[in-house]
Amino acid sequence: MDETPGLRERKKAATRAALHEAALRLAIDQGVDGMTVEAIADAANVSRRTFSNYFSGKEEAIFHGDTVRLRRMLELVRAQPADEQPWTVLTRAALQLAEETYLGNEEWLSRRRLLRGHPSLAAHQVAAFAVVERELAAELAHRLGGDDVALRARVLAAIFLTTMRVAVQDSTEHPERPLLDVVGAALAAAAPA
Amino acid sequence: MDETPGLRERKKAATRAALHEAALRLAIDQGVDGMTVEAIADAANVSRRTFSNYFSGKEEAIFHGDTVRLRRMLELVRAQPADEQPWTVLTRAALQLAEETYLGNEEWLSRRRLLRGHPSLAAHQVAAFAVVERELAAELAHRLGGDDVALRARVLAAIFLTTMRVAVQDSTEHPERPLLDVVGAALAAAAPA
DNA sequence: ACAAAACTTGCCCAGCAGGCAAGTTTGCCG
DNA sequence: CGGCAAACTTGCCTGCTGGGCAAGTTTTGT
Repeated sequence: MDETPGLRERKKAATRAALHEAALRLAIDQGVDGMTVEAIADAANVSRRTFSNYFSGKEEAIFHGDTVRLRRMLELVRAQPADEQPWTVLTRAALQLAEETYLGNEEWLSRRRLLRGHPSLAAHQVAAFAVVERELAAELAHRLGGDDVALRARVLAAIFLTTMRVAVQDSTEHPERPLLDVVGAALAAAAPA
Repeated sequence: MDETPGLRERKKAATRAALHEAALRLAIDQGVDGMTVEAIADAANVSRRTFSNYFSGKEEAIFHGDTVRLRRMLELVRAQPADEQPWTVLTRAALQLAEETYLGNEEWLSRRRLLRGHPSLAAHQVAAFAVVERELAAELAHRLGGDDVALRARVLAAIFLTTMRVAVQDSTEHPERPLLDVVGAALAAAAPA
């Protein structure tokens, strides 16, 4: 694979990340409704119009982190052997991701906590998780046999993603419990027959 | 219980229903982006400002039907004996609701099909389903024993709702297969261990 | 009958998404 | 290296949107 995806791509990624960072920071200390898109763009040294080229709204910018992590999760799933049980594959990917996320960014959960409870955010987070649903389902379909593969793959993908979401949400509400623990318990409760 | 919930409440329900109807109809033949909130309000003989008193946006108006059905589902769950297995309770409620919905409104699926594929709608539908998640979790918590009741109840509620959503979405994409059939298969694939 | 509470409406405003076109940066190939 | 094409940024602009406010209307309880 290409080590450097080209200057253009690197710049885009940097801008996107800067906007995400700014959105998160401003949301935390001015409130989601209290901040304007213009403020986010300014904080990232970019025009308001450019913000719109990257995200379709402030909430999308806020949850860009989740989007990235979910794509990473897709990779982790794809990287696993084709002959494993699907739920095993998903569980491994989830636990590894939880570990990476937590190690790479210890303050992650605490920053999230500051955003908790805002009504419209929950809806957007749910949407962020749903975006990868079809891709994950396609990947799982390869790993399933029997009847109704398409439907069963989709159900499995949806269940898994929703479980991850609940685990993360629950984790922000119970800071004392380690993330890995919550993810593990949630996955155990969700495991299909 | 009160047979007539009062004139005021009846009028409100009628207005809400009229707005929902209008939103659905206009969305189908002008496209979701092609219609304005004002047009919906006009079609329901109500001011644009009043629309905002009922719904926070057009998508919410479009999915009001789903919201109503999900509340009905909560009732169906609550009405069942407390000593049943939670997943059995949910399955029964889902199948009964699918039947009611289909019988009461045969054109339901075909109307939905006309809206399929619009990107932003999917997100709002997911959100509509997530709204009742906490209420359903609270109801299920009563019916669970063991450790971690709160988390497990939440996971169960989320899994169930997401499965229903997938069943409905899949159904709009495969019109030839009976709704009950799809719901049944989806629930079977989702049943926890 | 009448007062309080709830609802509707018009008016208003700041914020927002996204089309368009001119200017700038990057990628690519001879 | 030169230079063209594609991609990206920016400013400008427009119509739509959510929601605060206050005046007018309808429903309710007594």
